[in-house]
Amino acid sequence: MKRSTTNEVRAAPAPVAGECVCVTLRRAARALSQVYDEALASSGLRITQFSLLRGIARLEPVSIGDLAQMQVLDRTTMSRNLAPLERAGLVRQAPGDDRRTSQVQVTPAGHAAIARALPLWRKAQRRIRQEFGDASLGQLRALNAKAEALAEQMR
Amino acid sequence: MKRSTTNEVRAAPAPVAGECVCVTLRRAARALSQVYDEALASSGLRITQFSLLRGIARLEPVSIGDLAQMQVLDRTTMSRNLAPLERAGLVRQAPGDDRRTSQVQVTPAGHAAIARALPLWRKAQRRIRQEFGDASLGQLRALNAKAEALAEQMR
DNA sequence: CGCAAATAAGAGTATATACACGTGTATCGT
DNA sequence: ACGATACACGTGTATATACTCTTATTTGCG
Repeated sequence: MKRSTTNEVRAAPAPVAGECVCVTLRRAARALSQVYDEALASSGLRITQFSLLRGIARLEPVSIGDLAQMQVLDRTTMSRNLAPLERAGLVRQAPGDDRRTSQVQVTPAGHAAIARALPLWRKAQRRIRQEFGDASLGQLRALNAKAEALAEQMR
Repeated sequence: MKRSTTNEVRAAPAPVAGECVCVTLRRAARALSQVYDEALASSGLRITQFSLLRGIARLEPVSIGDLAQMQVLDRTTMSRNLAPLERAGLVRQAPGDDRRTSQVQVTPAGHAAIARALPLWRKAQRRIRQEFGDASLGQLRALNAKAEALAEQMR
């Protein structure tokens, strides 16, 4: 509903053949993130935060490293991504038995936030699934798997 | 070749049915960006910078707003993305006739950087095209178009 | 002409992402 | 038991992204 800081937004450019696959993928991710963020706006969560919160709820108590694995994210990125959730009181960290680790848990407020956001997410997800279609989503999953496999080869 | 700050990286998790489309798309974008970044590493450019630099070369002299349009990026994001290129001496800004605008140009060093990076990009692009296949890439473009259309509806 | 509305951009703030480096803790081999 | 190694995490730095607010300019209207 807002967007683009005062200046007007015009129509998207015509698709250029031979475009960089990576750039197209990044653009799509940006656009779709805005759609989901907008859908979740009234919950106070972004799609990244919502999915992270849900992931924690599924595994809690869970270490930061394991969370990073779950999301295929760098460990340090996961640390940073936890910070806003923690500041908002939605998650909590406590030292684990292995005192190198930090066990992350969802607080009651965090569970409430999930409950508040879930129907909003479901609605957006339903809409996107219909809009894109199962074939397209299947291709997306396959593409994601291949991209992750290629990225992993480098590590 | 590096990656994940000391801690080990394990295998990717099993695909979960009913996964968030947006999260999958973001993951794929992260992974593929790493593949392209790695391919371009010796050029000193990241894929984002390379594609921006090429875009400027195609349109120069060009305003920041027009560049933002081209990449379907927020205007302020484009301003920030120009900063590293400018600091590296690859692009230059000069006031336009309309003195509200800033006309961006590629410097000789910038053109040299493009020339250096182009074969690396082509190689990565070829590889990805083969790996993913034309059908998958067609679906990706269609998905991108739909996502952008949905995002635009909100603006 | 003069001023209000529109436009282009910068600065401030915040999140998302990753790499290099450093620190504390566990483990394992001898 | 001890020391080398592996491991989990935090911090510093940098890029990518977007929103809000502010400023400088242009344009359009009366």
